[in-house]
Amino acid sequence: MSSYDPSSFTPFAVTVDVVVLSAADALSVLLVERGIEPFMGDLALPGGFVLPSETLDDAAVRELREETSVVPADLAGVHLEQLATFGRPDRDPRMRVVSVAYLALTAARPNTAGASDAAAARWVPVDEARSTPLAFDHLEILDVAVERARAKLEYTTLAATMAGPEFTLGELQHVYEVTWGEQLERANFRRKVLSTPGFVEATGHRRRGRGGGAPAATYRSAGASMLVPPIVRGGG
Amino acid sequence: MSSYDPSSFTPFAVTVDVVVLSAADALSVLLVERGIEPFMGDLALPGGFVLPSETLDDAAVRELREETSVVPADLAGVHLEQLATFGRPDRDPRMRVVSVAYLALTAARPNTAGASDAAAARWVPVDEARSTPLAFDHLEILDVAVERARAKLEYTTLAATMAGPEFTLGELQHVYEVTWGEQLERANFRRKVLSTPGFVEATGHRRRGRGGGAPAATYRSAGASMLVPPIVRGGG
DNA sequence: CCAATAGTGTCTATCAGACAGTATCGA
DNA sequence: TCGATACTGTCTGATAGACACTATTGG
Repeated sequence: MSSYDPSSFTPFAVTVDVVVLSAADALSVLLVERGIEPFMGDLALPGGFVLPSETLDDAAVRELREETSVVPADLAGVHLEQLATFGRPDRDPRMRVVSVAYLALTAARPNTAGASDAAAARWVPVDEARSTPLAFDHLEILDVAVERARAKLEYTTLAATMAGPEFTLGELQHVYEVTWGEQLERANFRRKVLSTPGFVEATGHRRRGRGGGAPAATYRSAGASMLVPPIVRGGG
Repeated sequence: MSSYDPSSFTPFAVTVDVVVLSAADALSVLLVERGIEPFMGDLALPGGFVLPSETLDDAAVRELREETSVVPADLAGVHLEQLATFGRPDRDPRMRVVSVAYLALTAARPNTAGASDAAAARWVPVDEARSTPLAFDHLEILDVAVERARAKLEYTTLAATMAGPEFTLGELQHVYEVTWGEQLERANFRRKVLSTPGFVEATGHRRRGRGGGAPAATYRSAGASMLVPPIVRGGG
């Protein structure tokens, strides 16, 4: 039984990389431009080394704060969860690096260019990001993140998080449509959302939604985090 | 932008731990007894250090082979997937260890005591394992694994993997009931399974199932891996 | 015969998809 | 008035839950 034999310890570098997704006009990911080799000049996921005394979750939060002025420092309105771990021996040409990837979902926010010492993080539509060179295996990480996000919208209320603190049902539907790349029946979507206890609650306000038309009632997240039964893709 | 600055590299140990689950009379997990400190004598998940030149998946497969004579060497009929990564700074008292946990699902197999140099891995009912001291944070890993397995039975055909190469519908239902801890309606279960394309296909044979009664037709896995629509827990 | 499982059929409530129709806004 | 969105209502097909009933084995 060789397990946990201290003499066989092999040193690794451990990093966290965060895939921050939001749904504006298009599903978008927050990327930074690498300033050093390897992959200097390429776009990359925000991330960095885990410090000796912090948890993996703490490292993800810290990297988001340091590299991302788009996300608020207290992470209010941001969902963060561990995604998967990537550790191919050759994924970093310099050394053996294992990266714990995180998925963050947040409401769309404007790009804040040149924010202090934070890297110039900016939103890039996922379709565009997938056709540009990304550093390391970040394309693979992005793909896993997008699929996880798509799946999670089905059975959780995270779409409300991505729609912001106050949203119309049209905006909430838009989050689903942009994330799934698929149109939904408006009337059925309304019925489903409004009949699911704890998904949304009315604010009592009205406001213009997306484009011209009548003002729509606004809603906010209610307490629930899971959707039973789920809202299904592929529509049937 | 501090990310990926080689000078800030902090060495970690990286391990894999594998949660092997099977559904016999009870949902059970494969555990080994630790032979060294810390936690010597306690039960632990099979696992060990990732070697310098292997992938994380390869490490998980290797540890299963080395430590587990219960699982066949070629992993035929075994489903293996990455589960989550655990990295609390104090999870190993000796050093900073990040563990990539894997989930394996397989058909129930008899314990093979004292198998060569392999550790004495043995099946322990999950309920029992959760009330015994497990090494490190392996109880937390086990809980995450069980919840993942329960969820996966809903929307994948992995129950067929856990039922073995040839099974009756009663045995397949038993896999669900033991994993979920919940009774299912037999007639509805049959209808659902048989009407899902690609889930199971008849072998043409008959055999006694669980306990006395008429011989039942046996089935094997068909091609599908996803169940749409899923078989839902909570029943109703 | 009895216990236990295998297998079939049916009724019904629920619900998602489809779609029609009205209401309300800005231009 | 027109375009666009907001909102309501209805029909229907699919399906899951509940349950009754018969069939086949071992003891």
